[in-house]
Amino acid sequence: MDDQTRMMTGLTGLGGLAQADVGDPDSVRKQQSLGQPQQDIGDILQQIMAITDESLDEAQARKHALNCHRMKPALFSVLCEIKEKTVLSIRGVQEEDPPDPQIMRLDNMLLAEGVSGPEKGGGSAAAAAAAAAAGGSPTDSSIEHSDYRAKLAQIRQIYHSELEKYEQACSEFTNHVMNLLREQSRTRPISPKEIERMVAIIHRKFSSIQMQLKQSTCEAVMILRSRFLDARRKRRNFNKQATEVLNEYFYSHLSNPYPSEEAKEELAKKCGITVSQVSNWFGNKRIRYKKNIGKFQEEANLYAVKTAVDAANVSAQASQANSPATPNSGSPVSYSLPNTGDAYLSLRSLNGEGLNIAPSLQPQVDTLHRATHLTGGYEELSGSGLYTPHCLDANSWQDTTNPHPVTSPPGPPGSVHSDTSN
DNA sequence: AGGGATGATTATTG
DNA sequence: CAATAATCATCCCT
Repeated sequence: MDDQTRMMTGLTGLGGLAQADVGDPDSVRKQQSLGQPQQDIGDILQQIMAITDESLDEAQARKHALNCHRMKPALFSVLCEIKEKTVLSIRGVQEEDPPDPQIMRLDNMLLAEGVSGPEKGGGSAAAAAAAAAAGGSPTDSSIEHSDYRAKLAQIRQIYHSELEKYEQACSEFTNHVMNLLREQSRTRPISPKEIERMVAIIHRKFSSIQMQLKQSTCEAVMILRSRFLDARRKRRNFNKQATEVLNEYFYSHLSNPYPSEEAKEELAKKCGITVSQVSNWFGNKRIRYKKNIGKFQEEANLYAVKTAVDAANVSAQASQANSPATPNSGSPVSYSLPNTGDAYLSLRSLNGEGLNIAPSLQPQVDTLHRATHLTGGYEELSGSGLYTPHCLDANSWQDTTNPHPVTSPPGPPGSVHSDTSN
């Protein structure tokens, strides 16, 4: 307020400033209602303010007129003086905000995904890393990879062209504003610092637009990733031979279908899948078998017959070779269990029975039992709720409290141990 | 097209 | 950390 009155009084010497080039009919009216000197100053300021409302040509003409006015330097110096004070007070308000953590996160992600990084290597490296993270084997997905990379490159291209557009627009706009300010600095005092601040404001605005771009790019990449790199989405069934091998192992180890790490590795090798896929398979198989044993009986019988024959052959060969510890020498279906991992589990499962079987013979035992059940009146009782040895097997895997409420009869669960009782 | 089969993931548990 | 149970997403047969 002080400044304003000081300005007004300071400018009282500028009387007659207005009348030179203002043919405004308003000025006549105002002249009557206001004091003379104040009216003149008010008028000239009003003219300056009104420039924005005028057409371009009018405004240019007016600006030129004002610039050439004889009292202009005086007005300018007063404005400078006022500015000096206000700028000082404003300076503290504007503080440099630290780099936005949000935008840093987005930047990091885009870099990691290969969208904003160096051209080629980044993209494929990110894709490979993503595939590795997804747990898939890196060799089997080259087709998906190329597809993924193509889409990623598309996103990348859009991102870069948009970014460039924004940058160009930003610099254009900045230039424009700077020119404007420079132009205006002839009429009013504008310090370089002010220009700087204005530029910073513009950049902030544009960087917020950029952040939106980055955000949506990140979202697009995430969608792309989930679309292409979620293993569930490109699930392939295992081939028949692999399923066969796995099922044979499963049903011949039905009393304890938990392959050791070594066994898993061997199965994986034999099936051309990864160890974790073997683990998945056994996990799924166990749970699904246990959930609906009836449904799997046919399959169980099938594999029982199949492996029983093999087992018999193997046993015969083994006894022929006088070496029971190596039963799998000539068998087309071999479950070589070279060390004690599975043996321990097998024995553990047999502990209650006091049966003492050579660990490596456990598969054959299981299989033969299966075959025995098959021939010994294994009716088609799918879902009939009849008591089967499979149930017991399932129950004995883990002491679950309520394994399968639908098919399980109310009878005592531990009363029959047919898997080892004959 | 629809539904069961199936491989993979996620949450939970011991 | 491995196993289970539930669930998802896709395959594949009818």
